[in-house]
Amino acid sequence: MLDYQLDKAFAALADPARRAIVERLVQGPATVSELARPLPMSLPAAMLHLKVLEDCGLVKSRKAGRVRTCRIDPAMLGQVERWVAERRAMWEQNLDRLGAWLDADKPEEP
Amino acid sequence: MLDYQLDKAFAALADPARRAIVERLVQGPATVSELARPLPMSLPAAMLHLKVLEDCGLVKSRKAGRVRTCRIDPAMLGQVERWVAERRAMWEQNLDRLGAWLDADKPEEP
DNA sequence: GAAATAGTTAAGCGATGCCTTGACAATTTC
DNA sequence: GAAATTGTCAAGGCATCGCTTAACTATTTC
Repeated sequence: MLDYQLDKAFAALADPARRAIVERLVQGPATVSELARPLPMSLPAAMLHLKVLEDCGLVKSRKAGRVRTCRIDPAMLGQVERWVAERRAMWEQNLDRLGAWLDADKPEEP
Repeated sequence: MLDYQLDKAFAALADPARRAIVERLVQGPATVSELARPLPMSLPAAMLHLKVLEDCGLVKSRKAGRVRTCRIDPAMLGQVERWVAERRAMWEQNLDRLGAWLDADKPEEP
């Protein structure tokens, strides 16, 4: 995966309005107005957030008639999850090595 | 946990330089200069990134003499991981419900 | 104690982010 | 076909971000 997509995905999730949209969409698809209604801002502002989410691949949408229906694309959510999970795993592995080194009487590593 | 901390953590991870710092720190502690050296920017710029990481709680540091040593604080990494994992779980649960509804001949829900 | 090392602070600048209002387009509904 | 609904585009304003250079402090080292 391209790194700048991860940039965009993290940046997208950094905004509470956009996390609220995601929070709504994991429950199932919704229209633009449905997503915008609970947000404390104008409809065009909400659409910008939606565009950010779509640009980074977290959300897909299709227009039918005058109504645009949005849904989560779980792939990118998985990428983000994996990046964080992997780093936490690395950190724990490093902690294990440290523990082993402290337990034994100084094997190998100085 | 406070939401604005999650804002800050996601925003922190949105920058490749800051992810590079995290990537280095999950391998173990490092000094400011060690963290800054591989980055394509001045030392003050790198310190700003470090400050962002520290402000959101992803990194802790202590100064001994003239040298500041930085390390990961896994708690916040865990918070971020959990937020994403939970949302993905919700999405899958919703998908399961949809599947069940399609399989059966329309129980309960309209 | 003079010089090198490690980190910090400050000023400044261009780019980006978030939101608003107002105007407009496309589709349904009556 | 007139009116209401749903979504979009555009211009502009203000704040924040990311980086630079220059100057400065604190600690070691020789």
